[in-house]
Amino acid sequence: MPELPEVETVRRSVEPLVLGRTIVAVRLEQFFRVIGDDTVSTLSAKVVNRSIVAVSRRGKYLYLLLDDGTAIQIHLRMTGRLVLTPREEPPVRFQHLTFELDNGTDLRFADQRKFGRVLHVPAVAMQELHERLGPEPLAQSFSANRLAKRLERRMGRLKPVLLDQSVIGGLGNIYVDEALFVARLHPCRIAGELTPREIQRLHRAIRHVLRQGLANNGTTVSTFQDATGAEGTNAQHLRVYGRGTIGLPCVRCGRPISRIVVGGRGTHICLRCQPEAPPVELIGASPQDEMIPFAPAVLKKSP
DNA sequence: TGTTATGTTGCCAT
DNA sequence: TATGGCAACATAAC
Repeated sequence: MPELPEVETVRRSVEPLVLGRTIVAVRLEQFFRVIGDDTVSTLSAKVVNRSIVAVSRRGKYLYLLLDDGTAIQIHLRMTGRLVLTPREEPPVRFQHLTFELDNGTDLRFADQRKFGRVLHVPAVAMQELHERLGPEPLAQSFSANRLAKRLERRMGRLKPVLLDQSVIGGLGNIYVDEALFVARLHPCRIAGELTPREIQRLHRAIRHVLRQGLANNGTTVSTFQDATGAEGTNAQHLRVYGRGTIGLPCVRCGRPISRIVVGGRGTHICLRCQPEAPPVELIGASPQDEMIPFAPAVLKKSP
């Protein structure tokens, strides 16, 4: 669920509904550890009567910035959800924490698998996180050159390296599979052994699949919704993710997509379009350099 | 009914 | 330091 496009979709849906609002109460419901080492009283002491001055995102982390310079840091992990509803609405399933706002609405955090966290943090913690995470892949400053530097001398396989949040901030399992397919790279290639041309393809592919996910309000595989309950529509545009399990045809060559395990993660690839061996170095352009076209991702539905 | 997989990250061992 | 494996948890699907 929540990779960069999904978290950004949540941010955009939350922001207009909480900006300028003041937190008037905190309620802790099912899973107490959702707020880390705080208790409901220590957390309340820090956030009640504070107002929300901004909603920001870094990688897959969300921040509600408060008027005293501190912040509420939210990570959705696998199944976390933010829900904004009128106070009188009954609790949603797996609801663990509620911030009551001064206009009669609740900002609620729900999480089926209890991996997500909502932590009150000082400004310095935000700074530390910012320094620990890799660059934002959609930022203008994220160039192919910058990507090349991040991959330089890495001896691990490409997919786990791209999932490492200290290499790039915000990529997860779905968008890595999608980007590797578009760039025609096998997930088991050694990250530090890509040619400059391959890095350029990968850079374009990463930005393309993330932008597309964002344009479709995220990928809803099973549970993802934004804060208003809307689901993303990007699932219908996925090229490989989820298609390997049932061997659906590659949108490019028609061969069945395969599902393998790389770094303990389910991985979806086209064995023909994403060759395992690095290309023979050639002078000038070669068919190997072709990127899989962005457009024909959606297969025609059979009548 | 038991086994396996699931979008993430942090901790531990090598 | 870099890399790989697994646990944290609840549920659905096979």
